[in-house]
Amino acid sequence: MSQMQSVEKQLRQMILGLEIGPGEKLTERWIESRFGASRTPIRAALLRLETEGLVGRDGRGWTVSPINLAELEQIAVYREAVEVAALRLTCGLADRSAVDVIEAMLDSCDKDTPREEWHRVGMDFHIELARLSGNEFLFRAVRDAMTRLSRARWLEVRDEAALSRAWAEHRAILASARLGDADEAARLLSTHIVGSRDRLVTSLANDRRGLRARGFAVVAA
Amino acid sequence: MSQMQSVEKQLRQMILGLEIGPGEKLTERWIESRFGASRTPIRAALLRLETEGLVGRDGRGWTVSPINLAELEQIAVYREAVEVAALRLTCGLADRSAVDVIEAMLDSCDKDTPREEWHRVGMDFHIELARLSGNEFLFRAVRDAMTRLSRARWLEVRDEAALSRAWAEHRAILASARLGDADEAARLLSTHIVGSRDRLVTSLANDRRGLRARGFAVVAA
DNA sequence: GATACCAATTTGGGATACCAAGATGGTACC
DNA sequence: GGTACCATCTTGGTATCCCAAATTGGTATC
Repeated sequence: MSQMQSVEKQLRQMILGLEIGPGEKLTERWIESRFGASRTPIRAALLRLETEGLVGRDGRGWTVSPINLAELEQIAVYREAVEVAALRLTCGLADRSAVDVIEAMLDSCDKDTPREEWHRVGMDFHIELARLSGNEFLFRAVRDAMTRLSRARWLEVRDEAALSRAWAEHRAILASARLGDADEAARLLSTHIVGSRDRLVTSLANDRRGLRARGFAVVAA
Repeated sequence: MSQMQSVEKQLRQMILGLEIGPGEKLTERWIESRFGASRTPIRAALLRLETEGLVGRDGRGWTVSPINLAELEQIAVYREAVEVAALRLTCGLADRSAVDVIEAMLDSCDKDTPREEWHRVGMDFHIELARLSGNEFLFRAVRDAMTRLSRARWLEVRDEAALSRAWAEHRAILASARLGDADEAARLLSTHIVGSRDRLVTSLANDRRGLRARGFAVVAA
C-alpha cells in the first residue's frame, strides 16, 4: 500500500473515530510527524478526504469538518432520494435472495455486541442494501452520505429501545423488499430515514453544549 | 489563482472539450511540459479530476476516462432519482419565481446560437433547476452527473428536431414547477431523462465505430 | 494599559531530486 | 526469423528544499 493510501486510511479512521475532534485544525507538518510520511502523500490524502467532506479548507490551512446540523438535515433528504431509488431497483430484480445476506448482518448483533459493532452494522445495512441495486452511482452516493453521517451518528445518544426500533424497521424494509413490494418498502425506508434524522438532529442539538465542552465543533448552519 | 486550480481548470476544459480524447493516456511529465507547472500541483489536479470521474488510474499511470455506455445508463437512473427529488422540493417552495430565471436561460438560445451554447445551456438547465431546491447535496449530485455526461452529450448526433423537442420538454417541466404541481413536474422530468438517455445511448452505440476511428474510446461495459 | 508596528516563526504552495518498478528496444542465440 | 534476455528509458511515488504569505509574539510608544 502506498504512503498516500496509508495516510488517507489512518487519517480517515482517526477523524471518524473522533480521535481528532470535529472543528480541529490540522497542519501538514503535524500529520507528517504523526505518521512519518512526507508531505507529498499527505497532501494527496487530504485532497481525497476533502472530497469526502471529512476535512475542509479554512482559509489557508486544513480543518476537520465540524458537525453541521443543517448539513445533516440536507443529507437526510439526499439519502432518502438515492436510497429509495436503489431500493426500488432492488425490488424489481428477479433474484432478490441477496437480502438474506443483509438480514444475516442484522442477526449478527445481540445484547453482547459492542456499541462500535452496532454502529458499523447500522451503517452497512444501508450501504449494502444500496449495493444490491447494482447501480454504482446510487451505491456510492449512499456510501458517501453514510460516511458523512458517521460521526454524528456515533455522538447520538441512543438507548436500547431506539436501537431495537431501528433494527425492527430495518427488518420490515427487508421483508417488503423480499416480497418485491417496492411501494411499501420505499414507504418504510422513507419513514425510517426521516425518523432517524429527527432523532439525530434533536439529540445533537440537545447535547450541543456538552459536545462543545468536549472540544467538538457543532454548528447550526 | 493557484497553479493547482489553473491546471485543474485547463485540464478539465481540454478533457470536456475533447481536445484530449476519451481513453487517452496521460503522463504527469507531459502535462508538466504542456502547462509549465511542476508535478506537485499537477498531481493535486489529477486527484481532483479523478473524483469527478474525468480521469482514472490505469494500473500505474493516468487515463482520460473512456465513454462508458453502461455507465451512461446508470447515471441516468441516478440523475432521475436526484433531479426528481430536487424538483419536488422546489415545487414545495412558497416562492418559485426563480424558475423564471431558468426560463430566460432557455429563451437565450435561438437558431443563431452556436452549438456550444446549446450544449452548455442544456446542461445548466438541469444544474440550475437542482440548485433551486436549496439542497446542496442534490445540487452537487446533479452537477457532477452532468459533468460526467458532458462529453457523451457533445458527441451525440442531435438534429434540430431533437433539440427543440428537448427545449419543449424543459419548458413543460418549468410550467408545472411554476404551478407547484410536483407530481406532474416529476413525471415530465422522469420522462425527459429516460428519453434523453435512450437517444444518447442509441446514438453513441450507432456511432461507436466512427468514434473509435477518431481515437475516442467508447466501451460497452 | 492599549495599540501600533516589526521581527521571527510557521504554514501551505510549488519545484526538484531521487528511487523503484515497469515499459521499451535492441541484441545475441537458437 | 523468432525468442529469450538484458540494458536503458520512462513514469509515478516520495522526500526535501525554497518561497511567499500569514500568523504570532514581543516591544516601543503614547
